[in-house]
Amino acid sequence: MKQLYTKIHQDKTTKARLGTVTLDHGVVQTPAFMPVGTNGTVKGIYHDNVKKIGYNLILGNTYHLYLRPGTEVLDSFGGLRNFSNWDGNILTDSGGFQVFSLSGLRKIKEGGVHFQSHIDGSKHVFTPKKVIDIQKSIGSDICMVLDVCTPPEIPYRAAKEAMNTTHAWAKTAREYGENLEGFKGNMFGIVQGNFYKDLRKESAEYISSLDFPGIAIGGLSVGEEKNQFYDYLSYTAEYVDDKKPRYVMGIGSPDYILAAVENGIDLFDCVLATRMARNGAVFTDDGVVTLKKAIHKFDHGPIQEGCTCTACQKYSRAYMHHMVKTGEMLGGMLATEHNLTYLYNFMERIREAIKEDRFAQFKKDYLERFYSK
RNA sequence: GGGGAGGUUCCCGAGCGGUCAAAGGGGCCAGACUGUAAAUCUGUUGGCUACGCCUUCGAAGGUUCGAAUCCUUCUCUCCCCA
Repeated sequence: MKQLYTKIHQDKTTKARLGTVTLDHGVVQTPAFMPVGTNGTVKGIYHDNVKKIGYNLILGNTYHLYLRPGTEVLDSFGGLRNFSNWDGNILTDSGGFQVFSLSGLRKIKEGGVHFQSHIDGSKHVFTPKKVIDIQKSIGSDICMVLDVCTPPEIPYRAAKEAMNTTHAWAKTAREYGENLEGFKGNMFGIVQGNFYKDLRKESAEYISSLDFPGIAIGGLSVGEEKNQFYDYLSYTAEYVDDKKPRYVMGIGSPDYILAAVENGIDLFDCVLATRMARNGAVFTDDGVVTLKKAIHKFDHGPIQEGCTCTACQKYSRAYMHHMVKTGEMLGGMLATEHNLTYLYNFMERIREAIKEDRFAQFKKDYLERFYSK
């Protein structure tokens, strides 16, 4: 098995680390944020522009792409990269998150998850092996193992059962992928364990023992309190193999990203930036700005001074306000480009800070300003 | 000039004697959004010395225990005919 992760520099005062993840379609500088493109498109922005910003690893989703357009279409195009005209790397989530988000439409059985399609109600079974097959059709560079993502405040027994199922499926998928002909994806295992420390530790150790090319921490940022997130993030990260790329699934606000980086996490993805953008909210160094507010009506300035995105280069806050208020598509598109540009630059600043051993100070200064208003 | 329809809280628009500060939609304002069933969702939207009171349904009078709802006059808008 080839080593995906190369460490370039270890921050002196925190666990933050600078490195690269080498994949078939380009090298990813880490820590890195990955935009989410569930349906084969990062919503509201051209793939070309995602690439132009600097991203070369984005997400797709197994559950959604399996339902539409389906593996036959993907196979006929030779994978999602051709189909969607994206030449960078793709990581696909397994459908494990849909176990959580579509909990009313599925049943977990021993062999896999029985989903009722949210589109037409038709029934589909996702097994750990089938999910790998689908991701093979998608042509993912990083494939996630099918897991059982659970919400906070479930009983210990339920949490343990979900974890055990996740573990069994991880083992099955690992062995299956190892022998699957023509399978080039790098498979990542996912740590679960809900909000129980002994389970988290057990899960991190078990998943690490399966020797996946990379390891993800799942089941966080599912509605728990901030402090609980921080607590379980740092606790879990302790037990995850540090020779591999480490990925915390589903986080994307600057404070969560900083916390993840501080704990030695290399990758994270999130819909927050793109979704907030479509809802008219944008990231700035001074916090989140809600563009629909009337205070921007006459504001000739850019969203963020110095930002290189189209919105900041060519338009005023007043115009963005107008786009959002009138519900014009362009508003969401420009805001999406802004948020993704902002996060990309944010990650560059983080990497720079790690390189110069001043990550802790950077985090402190950044958050102080971000939450000052 | 003759005939008809109508003026409702920021806008459109329901209500046609009490359960109406008045449905619904829009707008406005506020909040949420974290491995995307989300370019979505939620809340608020007359005033106050607030579990009660005051003002409000074109205007002024009137009927009634009680009116946005009924009657009279006035006024304005729209449509048709001359």
